[in-house]
Amino acid sequence: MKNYLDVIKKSPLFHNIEDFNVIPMLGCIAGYKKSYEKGQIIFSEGDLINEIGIVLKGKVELSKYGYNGNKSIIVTLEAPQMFGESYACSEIKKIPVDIISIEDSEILFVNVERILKTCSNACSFHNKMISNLLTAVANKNIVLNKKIEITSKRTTREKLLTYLFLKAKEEGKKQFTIEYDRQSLADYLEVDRSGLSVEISKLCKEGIIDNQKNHFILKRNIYI
Amino acid sequence: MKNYLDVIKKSPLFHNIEDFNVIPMLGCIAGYKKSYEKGQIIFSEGDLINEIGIVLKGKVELSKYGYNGNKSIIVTLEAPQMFGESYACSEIKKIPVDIISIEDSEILFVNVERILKTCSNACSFHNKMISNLLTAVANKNIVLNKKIEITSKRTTREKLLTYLFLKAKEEGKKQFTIEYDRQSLADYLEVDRSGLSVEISKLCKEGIIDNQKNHFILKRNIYI
DNA sequence: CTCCTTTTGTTGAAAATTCAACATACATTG
DNA sequence: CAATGTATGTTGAATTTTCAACAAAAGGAG
Repeated sequence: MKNYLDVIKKSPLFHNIEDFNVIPMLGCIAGYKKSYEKGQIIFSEGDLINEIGIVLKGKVELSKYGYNGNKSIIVTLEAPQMFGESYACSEIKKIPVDIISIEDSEILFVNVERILKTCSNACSFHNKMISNLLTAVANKNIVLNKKIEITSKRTTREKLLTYLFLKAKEEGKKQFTIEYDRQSLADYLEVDRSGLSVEISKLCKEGIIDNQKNHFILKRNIYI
Repeated sequence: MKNYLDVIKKSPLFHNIEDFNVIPMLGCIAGYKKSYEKGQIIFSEGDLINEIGIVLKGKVELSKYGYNGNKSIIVTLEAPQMFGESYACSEIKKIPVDIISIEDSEILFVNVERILKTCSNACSFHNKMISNLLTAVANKNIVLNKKIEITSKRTTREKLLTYLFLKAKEEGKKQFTIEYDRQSLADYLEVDRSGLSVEISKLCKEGIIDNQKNHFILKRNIYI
């Protein structure tokens, strides 16, 4: 079985851990690999998890059933992304989603308690991994906070302007290119695509923004 | 100056740390107290923070200005709640909010790097605090995820049903009391209060739920 | 360049939300 | 228990979103 060291090194959990420390580290935290066939269930909704999964090969899908029994796909992950960290680290270890391998996949599992318990040999990279884990969870936190700030606005126009305003602030300029096409932006803002197009046109006509495809310019009435 | 040990002990960061360890712990992580008068600014938007603030006395307000220059209050915190942890722990240390003392307050600051760097005397409670911090950030993550799952639905009815469905699942029963009054629930769901009342009435008439004030019963068509 | 596909913009009708105003129920207190 | 204030329910009008269908533009392949 391939050891996937190259992939593991790219995972946020192993960020800034020197190559030659990765193998000892894995031993130290008792990480283990597991293979899943296409369609195989990795975790079912309601499972209690103490382990973080890192996708080494293949693809996994997080999905969930709503009150009406409809399944919705939340996200698809590939190497070297990880899943389960929020739940494994929280007090509520019950995961609220199904996690399914949608391709033949290899997953690396690492136990959170083993990460947190500094090992007997007090390895320096152990502390680095704890800090990486905390950073990863905190980063996600910020992403979610931002999304809530934007989508909690009531109209398409307000959502869009809030999004553009925050983007401009991040970039530090009133002119920037976004990473979404129209449909993805509509999905992110939780609005209708055609309604979004209408709103962008309006803002352009009103002279508040300029827009060419993914490139936006904030012209006035926006306080950065 | 009061030492506020009783408050500190209640903070999530000091959860399960024995009383007699709190003082040594504070020394170990170089925690320090600071007083703020009513109206005084604790952090301004854009400040880089490396410290978590724990409210020991008084009240602090997190607020922010939108694209239109309007100020909106995000949350008010009192003892023993903490703030800044997501930013102090993340890669983006710039806080996006103003944090203001709205009463005469006392704040305990602890440096995240000092928490993460296991101290020379390798105190056992140090590890506990790291784990507490991680748990706190991960818990918030779950709260935010849930809120997004609910508010990303497009109609008041879907938001409400998703909320009730998740609540029922958490409680493990189809009958439960919620912690919100109508206005707070509307705020949480990001919908209009009167529209929410209309929807609750409809669902009752349709025989899908029963409701008396804060008490809800899911009757059918809800898959838990 | 042309054909074909994908993305984006536009339109109008239907559905849903918001808003303001008022009615009713509930709770508190003097 | 009357009076007052707060919370909740109801209504209709105005605004906004969604939805479906189509038009226009952009991009790629041959």
